[in-house]
Amino acid sequence: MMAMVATCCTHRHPYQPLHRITLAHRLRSDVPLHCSCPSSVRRHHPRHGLYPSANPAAVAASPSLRVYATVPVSSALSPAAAANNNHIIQCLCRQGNLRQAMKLLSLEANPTQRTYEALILSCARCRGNDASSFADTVHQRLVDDGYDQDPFLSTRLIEMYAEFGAVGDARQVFERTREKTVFVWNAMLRTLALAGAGEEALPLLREMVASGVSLDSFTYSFLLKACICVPSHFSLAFRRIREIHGHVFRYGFESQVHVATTLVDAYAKIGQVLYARRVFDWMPVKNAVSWSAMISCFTKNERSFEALQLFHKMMAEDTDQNHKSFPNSVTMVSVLQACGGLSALEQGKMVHAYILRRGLNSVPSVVNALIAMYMKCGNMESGRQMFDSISNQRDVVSWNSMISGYGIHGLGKEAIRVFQEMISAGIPPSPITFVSVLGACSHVGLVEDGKRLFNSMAREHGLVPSAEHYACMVDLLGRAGHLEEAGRIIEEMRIEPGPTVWGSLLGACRIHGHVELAERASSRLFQMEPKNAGNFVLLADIYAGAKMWEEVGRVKKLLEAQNLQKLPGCSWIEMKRNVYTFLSVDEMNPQIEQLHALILRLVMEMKETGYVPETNVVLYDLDQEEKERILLGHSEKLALAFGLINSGSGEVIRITKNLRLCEDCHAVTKFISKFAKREIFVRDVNRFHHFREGLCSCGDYW
DNA sequence: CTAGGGTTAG
Repeated sequence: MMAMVATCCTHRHPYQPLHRITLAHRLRSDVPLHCSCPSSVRRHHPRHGLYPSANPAAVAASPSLRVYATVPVSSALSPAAAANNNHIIQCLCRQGNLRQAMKLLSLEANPTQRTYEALILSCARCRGNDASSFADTVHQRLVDDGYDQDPFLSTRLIEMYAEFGAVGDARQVFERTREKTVFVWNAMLRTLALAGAGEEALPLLREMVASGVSLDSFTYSFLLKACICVPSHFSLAFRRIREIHGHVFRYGFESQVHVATTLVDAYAKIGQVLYARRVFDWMPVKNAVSWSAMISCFTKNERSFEALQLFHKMMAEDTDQNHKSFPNSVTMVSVLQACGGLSALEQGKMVHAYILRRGLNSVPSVVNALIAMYMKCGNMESGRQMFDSISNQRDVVSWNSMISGYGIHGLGKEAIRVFQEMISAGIPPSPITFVSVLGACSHVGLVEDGKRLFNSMAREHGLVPSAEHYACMVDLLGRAGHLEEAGRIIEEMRIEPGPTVWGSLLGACRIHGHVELAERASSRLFQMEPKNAGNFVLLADIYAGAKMWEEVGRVKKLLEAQNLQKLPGCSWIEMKRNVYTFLSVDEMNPQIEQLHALILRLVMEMKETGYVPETNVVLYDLDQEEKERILLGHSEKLALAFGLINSGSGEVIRITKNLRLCEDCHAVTKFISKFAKREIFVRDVNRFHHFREGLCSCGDYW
């Protein structure tokens, strides 16, 4: 017997009952819209109802809604058809034919609540310039017809204005609605969260409580969203989230999956990993979304290792009783990010295999994440292969991933070529495209190309350069030694140079040992980011390079006075499908003596060929021997020694580091690549270093 | 009638 599959009579795909379609589905143009077949078909064609899709003849013979919807407006106006006008307007709206629907509305005497709902939804979905004028017309007409006190339609209107980002209009509707149901309140809160007006959410909540409406789980979700949409004040957001968390707990909403997941995400977004973890661990019921939220919390907070650990735990839970915890495409995107973050190619390949097994390999976001993962793991061939395999469905993210991927490998010309190919393919570049391509130029000193691309932003692509783009230019020029020109760019900027811009300049000063300019840049940076230890360390680094030890001490006192800590150096290496972590000066490591011995032996050999340790990168005013000892403890050297000991002689070694690779480690790794005949990939925060036969792919320019 | 996680850069 053929399976009975209910299909939509208009579109002939399996339908979703109307009440299951969320607003998000309705508003997203890429999601096929399902017409409300069960209700409308039953109502208007009682004899037909649902039919099995297995019978094509029946499908073809059956009247479809499209027949109604394409009735020309003039004939729809005949008295016989007039009764159907409401239905026709609704159909036109569902088909996105708002213009026709509006025409009919002007002639229809009695639009119903359902008709207004359809019109509002259609306006919200419409992306054209007409949308807001249509919206105003609908709104006005609705008021004239006395529907403005209908809380259901008020909710819809508020949601529509939220979609336009028109908080004021939403607020007006909200204020004028006398009977404020919990839906009305929630819609208003959601609007504030969406518009980034989180500040107004708490006062609104107080009003809501005062009005006597009882809060529901949706209220808490929107409230939490509102708290994290004000990015500048993490500590304030933290206090607020904890306060809301307290309420959630007190009123027993913590056990609700949606609320708890939003809490996890809220803590994640402000960097409070421990709090997120605590909520997650206490969740009585977890599903794929909660797991994904926690995994992405780890990746987003530079704790990819824990993200992978959690993913493995998630798969272990993936049993018959727990089928709701199946990893899905969103999970995979975060997991792939984690693999990329650690340059864990073997892990990445395993995840890729899992993706194929689960049939998630055709989801665009997953493919894009795969491209980025392979590029970040140093496997450009596989990245390119993935990119080529979607030649018909590349979006701006796919292109950006390739461009930045080539960039971090130091293949600037290749990155520019891909960029041009993208333009020829008619894909409009995004601001991120330019950050990527300018970054690619910067890595290899393609100054002229970079300037040309920067100028083309506004001229050819209608994009206004942001502070990030200026920072790219300052980096490009500064690195290449054009410090004065970099400084001029900052002076001539039309927008306020943010910390990224000054940071780039400071970085350039470090490379070229420009103390005076560094002092200027850092004083601006200290004002803007008083708590960013990295800036202080960079300045101290520059002083150390100039052997100005008193100044080094002064900067370090500044750090200590504020109780700020230098971000500890940390390296990862993947060996036999395991990821190992090394910290700088890693006394706890069980193999530490063996590792030190190996490094020491290699360094001795190197000294015979003329190597001199780069002790200037050590920020302590110690004697030479002590400095050299500190250099030996750098995390990347430990990881490298571990890799040499624990792998076969021909194997490629891949290491990732959380900071910039230091000069000494760079020199040592070059030597080892030749001496031990090893190919060694090291990815630092900025880019790849591919060591082979005593040379590095960066050409010592990094 | 409403809700939760994700893709590129720095």
